[in-house]
Amino acid sequence: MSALRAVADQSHQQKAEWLDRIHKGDCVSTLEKLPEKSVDVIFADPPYNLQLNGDLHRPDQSKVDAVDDEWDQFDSFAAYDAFTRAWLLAARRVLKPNGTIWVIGSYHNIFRVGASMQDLGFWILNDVVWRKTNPMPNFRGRRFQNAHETMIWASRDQASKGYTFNYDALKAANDDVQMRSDWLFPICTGAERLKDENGDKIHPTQKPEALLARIMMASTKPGDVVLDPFFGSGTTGAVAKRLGRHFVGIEREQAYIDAANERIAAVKPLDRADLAVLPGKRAEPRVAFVNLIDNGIMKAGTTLYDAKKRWAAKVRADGTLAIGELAGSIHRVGAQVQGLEACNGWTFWHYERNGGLTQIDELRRIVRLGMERAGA
Amino acid sequence: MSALRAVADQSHQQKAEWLDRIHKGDCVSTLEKLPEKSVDVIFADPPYNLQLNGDLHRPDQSKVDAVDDEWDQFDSFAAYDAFTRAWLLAARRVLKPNGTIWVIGSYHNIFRVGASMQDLGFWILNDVVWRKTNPMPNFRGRRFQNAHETMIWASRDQASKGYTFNYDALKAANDDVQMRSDWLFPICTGAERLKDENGDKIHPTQKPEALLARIMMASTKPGDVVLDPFFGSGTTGAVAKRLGRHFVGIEREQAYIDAANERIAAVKPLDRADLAVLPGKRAEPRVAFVNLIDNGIMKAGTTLYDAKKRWAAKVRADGTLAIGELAGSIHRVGAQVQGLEACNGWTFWHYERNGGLTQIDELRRIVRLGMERAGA
DNA sequence: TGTTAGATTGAATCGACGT
DNA sequence: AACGTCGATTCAATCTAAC
Repeated sequence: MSALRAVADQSHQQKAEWLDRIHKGDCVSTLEKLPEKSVDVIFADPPYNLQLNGDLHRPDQSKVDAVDDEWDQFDSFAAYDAFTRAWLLAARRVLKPNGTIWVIGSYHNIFRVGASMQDLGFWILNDVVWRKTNPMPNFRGRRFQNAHETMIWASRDQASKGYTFNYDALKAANDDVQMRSDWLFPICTGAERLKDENGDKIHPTQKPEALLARIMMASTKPGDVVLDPFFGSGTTGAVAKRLGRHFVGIEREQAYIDAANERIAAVKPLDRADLAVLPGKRAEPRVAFVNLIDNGIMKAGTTLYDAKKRWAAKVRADGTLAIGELAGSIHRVGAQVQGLEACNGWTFWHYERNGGLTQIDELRRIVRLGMERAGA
Repeated sequence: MSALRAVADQSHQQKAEWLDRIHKGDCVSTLEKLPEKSVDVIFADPPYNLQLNGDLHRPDQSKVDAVDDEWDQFDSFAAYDAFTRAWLLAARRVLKPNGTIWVIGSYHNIFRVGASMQDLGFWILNDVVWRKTNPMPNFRGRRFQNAHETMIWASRDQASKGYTFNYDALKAANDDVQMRSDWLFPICTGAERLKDENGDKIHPTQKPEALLARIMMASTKPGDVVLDPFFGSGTTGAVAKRLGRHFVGIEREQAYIDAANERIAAVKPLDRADLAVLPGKRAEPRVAFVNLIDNGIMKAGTTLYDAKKRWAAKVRADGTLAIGELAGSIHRVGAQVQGLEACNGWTFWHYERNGGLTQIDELRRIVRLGMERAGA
């Protein structure tokens, strides 16, 4: 039976009462009340078990609004693992034999979740990285900016070969190359972010609709049932309704349920004809000076000059530029030698080639060509 | 002692015999022969073939059977976990208290490895994604193109705060924005890829040197010791030698050892000057405000202002600042008047000069210059 | 009404040092 | 070991207020 026939059939028959609504209650016990093997895809955004100590302040001394909610507190790794295995088992029961599950997390929890999924027999198909265009910075300068989250996509078990993967549609939407395992999306802000009457965010970790849309376009067909056992602000439901999929939400907190119901009621489903393809977003690849060294196009120890050879600076292995004691980025050093506040190092600095001088910006163009292929 | 002094010292004293060479043998038992707390950074690229071929061994050297039913699958996961815990524990013993460890893997093994690391007390600092510009395509069209691998960067334990992270150098190399957790590099191909006389690749998973260079530039200083317990084709050794770091390799197979030794012998180290790491402000010597008064650069009784002249405070002879009854350090008083918890008095307070206002931090720079000349 | 400078904010496991 | 003090630290986007 074709996907479109399935949609038509479903609309003519009695819809199950547990579909397209939010079930209030504990995740595990509510899952146990749902019929087994009834769900095509599960999207789960479980608590991350962040282990935060004191407060964190920005350089301007404002306080970071941390995720310190009661639902994210666990006594130990063992307690978190027990919680994880319980909801994964309950979720597995309601999943169709050819269904798949998506779980999103950060380095705080995703390794534990992934190991538990493997232990319970789920068969990992991909791990997919959500790269954030606008992540929160690292304020103390003690780590890399945490700029991504990880999603695990798995089938019910190794033998499940009949899962849905809309390979050709994804490829067509991705400029006719295969969809990769690293996706670029902004975090959820602006008009999409649910706010209360005071302008405060309703849910601390609302996911962007574009992320859920990509997931559903990849791994579901119109009319499929998508279950979200940690429904929160209801992104899964809103996107499912818009894309002509059924949703099932499970959520404990009434405030989230109310907000999600209101949100979903306002969603207008797309026409069936528009459900075919959803184009992906491309970003201008940003090239940093260090990428020239990474690619071997620029070597540590190379001397750079300004256009009139008034200054000479050496490239160091760490990707900085140095003139004697003066060292820093290509931009800082360019500004310093000229006594200016700012300087575009890409156009200011040159390297020797064929007896003449060439802007290093020329090398950036070469690297950018290579990065574009990767959809940087 | 500065990083450069440390390098110089090390080169003059007797180098330990276990440095800068490949130790042949099993990973765990060889690690147990190395001195404890002797290694600054570990880079580990452990095997992740759960049941694909036969080179996964239990800690007791018995072979894990290649199996595919569910029970044996769990059995092989358990064996892999035991193997993982064994080498992680042995690695932890040789790691300095402020050392860090990098482990790279794919979705087949990285979740198990990450969970084991947390269980053993390693404290995850970041997970870092290596995005491949040129990943292998997915041939069956049943999954997303697997276009990345995951690295876990962790300190020895939660209390280890003194680990090396060259934040300022990375930021300067990255066009003056902080380095993110997603890195873009090509896979190892072309001239860099080791081949045998038949043109076949010598090692199946040779890592690109640019990846290791980024890791070492981020988390080591010149002269540090970098250990690789799964040395393989020796990328870690080649990059360490080029970047003025010591390496320790452990490898079982003689063919890999031979190839790696030949490879490393051909590496030419960079000049020491090109290896300097851009220091941050934290590396600058501390200056107490009272030193300005001691040096006569600042006189008791001087009035200081914030940038907008909203507050005026008087310098007292003991190096404190006072506004009426309110008195304390330049930092405390700056924080108090703004109603904040903290404040950097050096950048907050200004003095009058030539009719305008100048940060007192300018005077600190003068004092530091004097300290440098005195060889302090 | 349009433009621009300034303020706000996002899943955060975010010191060092001397007493 | 616990505690107090010094003082270092942010990117992209949206929202608001001033001009």
